[in-house]
Amino acid sequence: MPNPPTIKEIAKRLNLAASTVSRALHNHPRIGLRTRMKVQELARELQYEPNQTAIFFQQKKTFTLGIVLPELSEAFFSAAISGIEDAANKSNYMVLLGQSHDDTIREQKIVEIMKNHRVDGLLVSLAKNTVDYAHFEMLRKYNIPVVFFDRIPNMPNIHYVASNMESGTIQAVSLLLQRGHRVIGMINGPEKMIASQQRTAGYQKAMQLQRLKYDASLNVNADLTKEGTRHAMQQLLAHKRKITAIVAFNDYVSQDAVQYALEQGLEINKDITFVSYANLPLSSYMAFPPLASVEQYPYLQGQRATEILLELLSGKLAPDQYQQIVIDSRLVMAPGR
Amino acid sequence: MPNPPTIKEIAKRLNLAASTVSRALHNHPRIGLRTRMKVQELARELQYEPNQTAIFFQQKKTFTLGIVLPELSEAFFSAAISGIEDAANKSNYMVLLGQSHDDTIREQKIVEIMKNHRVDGLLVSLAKNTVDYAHFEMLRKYNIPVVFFDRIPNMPNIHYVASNMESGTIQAVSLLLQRGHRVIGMINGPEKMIASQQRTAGYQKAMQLQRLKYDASLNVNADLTKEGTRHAMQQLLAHKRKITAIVAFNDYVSQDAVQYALEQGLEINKDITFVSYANLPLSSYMAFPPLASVEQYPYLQGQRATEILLELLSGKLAPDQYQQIVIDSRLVMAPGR
DNA sequence: TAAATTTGCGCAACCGTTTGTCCAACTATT
DNA sequence: AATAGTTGGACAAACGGTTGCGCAAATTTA
Repeated sequence: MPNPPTIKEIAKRLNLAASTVSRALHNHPRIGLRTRMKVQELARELQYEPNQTAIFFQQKKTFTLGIVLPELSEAFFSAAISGIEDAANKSNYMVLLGQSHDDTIREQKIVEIMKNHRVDGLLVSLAKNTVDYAHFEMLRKYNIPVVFFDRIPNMPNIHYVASNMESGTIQAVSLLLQRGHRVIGMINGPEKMIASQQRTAGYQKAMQLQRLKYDASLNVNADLTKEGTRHAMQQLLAHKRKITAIVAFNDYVSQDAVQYALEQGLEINKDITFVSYANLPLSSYMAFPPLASVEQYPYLQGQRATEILLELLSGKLAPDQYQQIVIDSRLVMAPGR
Repeated sequence: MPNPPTIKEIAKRLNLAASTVSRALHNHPRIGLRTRMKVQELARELQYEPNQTAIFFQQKKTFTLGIVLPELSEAFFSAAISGIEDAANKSNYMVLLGQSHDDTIREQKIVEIMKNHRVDGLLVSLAKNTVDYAHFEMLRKYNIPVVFFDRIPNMPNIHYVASNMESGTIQAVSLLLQRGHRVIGMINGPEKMIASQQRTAGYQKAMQLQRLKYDASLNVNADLTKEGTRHAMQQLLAHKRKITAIVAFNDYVSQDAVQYALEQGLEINKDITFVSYANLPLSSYMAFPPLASVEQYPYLQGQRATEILLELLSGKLAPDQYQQIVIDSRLVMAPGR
């Protein structure tokens, strides 16, 4: 078989018009039962498969979703993409992939290429330094809907799905309080990050719930590097009040902090207890996993974002019904604790 | 702008034929410089972008590569896909994604959908229980080239890129021997897996190189579950010869084994030393990382596989010049060891 | 200056499918 | 039996771009 059979082929063999064959294959009521059967039988026999590229062209639709995100190999994103792919497949959409490597230029280029490939819609998690959103604004002109997830732009009138760190943080700090910890340190991220602010807010609210005083000196900002974490630990361990528990910005930070604590001769879960935020799918594989982790549900985020995009595409959702979904993070106990 | 400008638009505005515009945009020499300039200027002005779906249809080519693999969220695959995506983008190809979740039925379905989407070629890493290759044989009829990577089928006349665990294992065992270890345990995978056999072969050859005797009872097969690993550890630690080092099947197994050893009161890197195979990008974040890891270069595998596929597509490589690339694994020391 | 080339562009077909419209042949109504 | 209504299918255009061929005008060659 040099080239696959076409509708015209079938039409010729049965002395029918191409249009008739097309309708017969779609069970159009205007086509008689007899011819319908004949057509479908021959189609099966020839293993006819519609040429999707022709259909895409004709329908101006590709049943393809573009995904733009910083880095595939980060656990968070690969989980998210997994959710996206599953949701898309359920509706027979395919998924076109592009990673920005956290570079705005690459991000713009990918968006451009995807636009030319005529993806029906886009799912985007921003490169960390993207501040100019022209390449996304441009998509409006082409009526290509975009749903952002996790890393969302500071921009009005957009659809997005993101997680709120506050709720999980409240739970985390509350857990520690409940277990008797009174002096709780927090290794937070850069001050300007929304995610850091949410963690701080969560910490404060948890204290407030127990009518305890929030001590800002226990909450230190770090830069998420190993050195930054060690420095923060040093600061916390030197605090005039004796810290017995630490909320770490994420599992990477947590591990660095644990290591430092071990070096200082502290016993984990006895002298000092850690709670973290799950970036990794394998905290269960760590030698000293945190007592509990705040889960951000990347798979779910991807899935919800995709569902919204699909509803936008099917018309179930009007383009200006802006969906802004915030998924609450939640504390998850380490197995066996 | 309801719909993007087309070639016909430009033609009409300039009183030219569509064919002339098309050629002008492609810098066809038969078109005069003056008209060429005029066309290109107007095109720029209107922000003309060729409709790729039309081109795909016309050229019977989509500049799209399909990727089928078991699980995106596994570190190995997300690194591989990263390599694939980078290589593809370099040649202006896009990447269409599908995960089988290690289910053969899903794998077949994905291949079918990708065929209908007219991907130009496929990159595949098999679901672990796929034994029937009909869905791949079928692709030959449609002249859709396939390059397998990592998990390759047992099938003649295919292109593939895979890694050989033997070389890295030789290096791993040799390192331990050189450091004075004489009784080295191995927690291997299921006996029937090629990857397990390669590890065994590597172990044997390393011993042979030092004219030492290989003791099969030190090499135990496990099923890669946590329980299996604990059982294997139990077996090894009860060995009549005192084991001072262990080669673990992968980082997951390694962590479970470390945990068991700690429970038994052993001191890591003193009483017992571990060497592993890197599945995780973060052994540096483990509290007790292995002394060294055998690297399998997933990014490189993905990249090489993609390059081969692209050469196949560009005709640089004939379809029957079967490429069977084996990338040697290599021992990498943990930082600071 | 006539013939031969070259230059510059238009015409038309084509890729495979869908869909609006038209038409012939039946069938039913009175 | 003449008219109206229904049924089943054909025709053709359209989606946007590419490409082989033809043809006139401009240029070169003899």
